[in-house]
Amino acid sequence: MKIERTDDRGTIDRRVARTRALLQDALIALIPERGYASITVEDICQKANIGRSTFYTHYTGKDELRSATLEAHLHSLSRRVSADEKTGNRLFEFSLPMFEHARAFRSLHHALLSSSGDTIHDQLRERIRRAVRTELTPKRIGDTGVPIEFAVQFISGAFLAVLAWWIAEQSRLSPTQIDDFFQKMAAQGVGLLGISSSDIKPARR
Amino acid sequence: MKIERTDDRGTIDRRVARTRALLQDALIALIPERGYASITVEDICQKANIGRSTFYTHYTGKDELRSATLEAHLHSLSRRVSADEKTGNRLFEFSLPMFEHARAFRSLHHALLSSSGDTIHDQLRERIRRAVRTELTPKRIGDTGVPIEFAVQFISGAFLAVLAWWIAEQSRLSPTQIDDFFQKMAAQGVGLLGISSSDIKPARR
DNA sequence: AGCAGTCCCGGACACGGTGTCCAATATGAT
DNA sequence: ATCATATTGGACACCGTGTCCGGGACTGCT
Repeated sequence: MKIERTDDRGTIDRRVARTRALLQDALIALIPERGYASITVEDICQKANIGRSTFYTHYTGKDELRSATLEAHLHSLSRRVSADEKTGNRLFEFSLPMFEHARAFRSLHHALLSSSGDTIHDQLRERIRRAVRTELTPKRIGDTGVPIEFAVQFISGAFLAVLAWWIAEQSRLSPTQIDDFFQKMAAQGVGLLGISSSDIKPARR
Repeated sequence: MKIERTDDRGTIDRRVARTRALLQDALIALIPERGYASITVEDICQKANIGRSTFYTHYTGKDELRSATLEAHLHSLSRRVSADEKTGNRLFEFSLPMFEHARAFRSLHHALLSSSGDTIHDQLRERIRRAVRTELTPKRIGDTGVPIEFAVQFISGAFLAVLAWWIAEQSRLSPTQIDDFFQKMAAQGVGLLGISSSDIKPARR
């Protein structure tokens, strides 16, 4: 099923690595230009100077290339996160490294987040959800009746939206600033903004 | 550009209305079965018992049909929201009507939210963002430095994620319950869950 | 340097979906 | 009943996909 193309010792042929890198770069470069949907395999190959038949020996199609690209960078990111000390005394530790990575690979994130194709968003979203869930689960829940999964969806949805916005808007704020805002708002909600709780009234009926 | 097909007095031919309704229903019915991406115009027409050439007299393609479907229901929803009293003393008034509508038209929302094609999510998201923005803008902002637009992205992202999750998960909770959770968490963040603020520490470095 | 194994190329092919056109027919509006 | 307009199905060219193959180029190993 999966194309690995490694030899007995797990090393990868230089040509293979070169080809894949070229294809991934070409896709990332193309997405901002024309939008993911309208890009064809032909386009990618032309940009990458790769034969179309070669493309299909590596990927089954456009979607798999996109997915593999995301996966590759997510992997390098997770190495980066676990390299940092996991203190465990701070909420949402994935946040800052993610923002930093997003800034470092801005064009990549911009390309992937803006083009919300069927699978790609789910792929990223599931990763984020997992991270949030593991951070939230061990915490004690009060008597509010809010299900854990609700909170997980709430926080991860907010995170992704903020990330996409920050990346799209030229990222004028620094990663630490964005992280700071996110942490505070995740912890305190709009109450943080100084909106008095008297604004919050029970719904009609 | 836009196909209107209304007569001088603005009335719509019954045949047109019938055809469009059939096509929209067919699409909604088809999405859960096979996923939006793999559906062809031919499929839709077959399900709707409509000639393929007729399809193209109404819509330029699959995407426009999907977009028009969303727009139509969003329109009926907004009529519903404005019918309710706009008290203005409650945050995020769009929330409850939206949850109620989502439950009433569950299959529709499920179909549209799950298949996050390129444009559809943006379309819905922009609507939500607008609603949040108008509610947040007039409020006073404290000295936290959090930009309004950040808060808008945060809240609308959280809302959409929660909505999609709730719809996908059989909607076991009632609209009022979900709305209640959303309102509380939007107002107070995870602090609501009884997570002590001592868990929130400044980031390393 | 030489060899074997692997990869890349490019051209060809069948296939399926798209979007457009038209003349014939059916159906709603008045 | 008559007219205007919608629908129909079939035909058409076009484009992107996915697959195959033989010739040539490159890599890794000795």
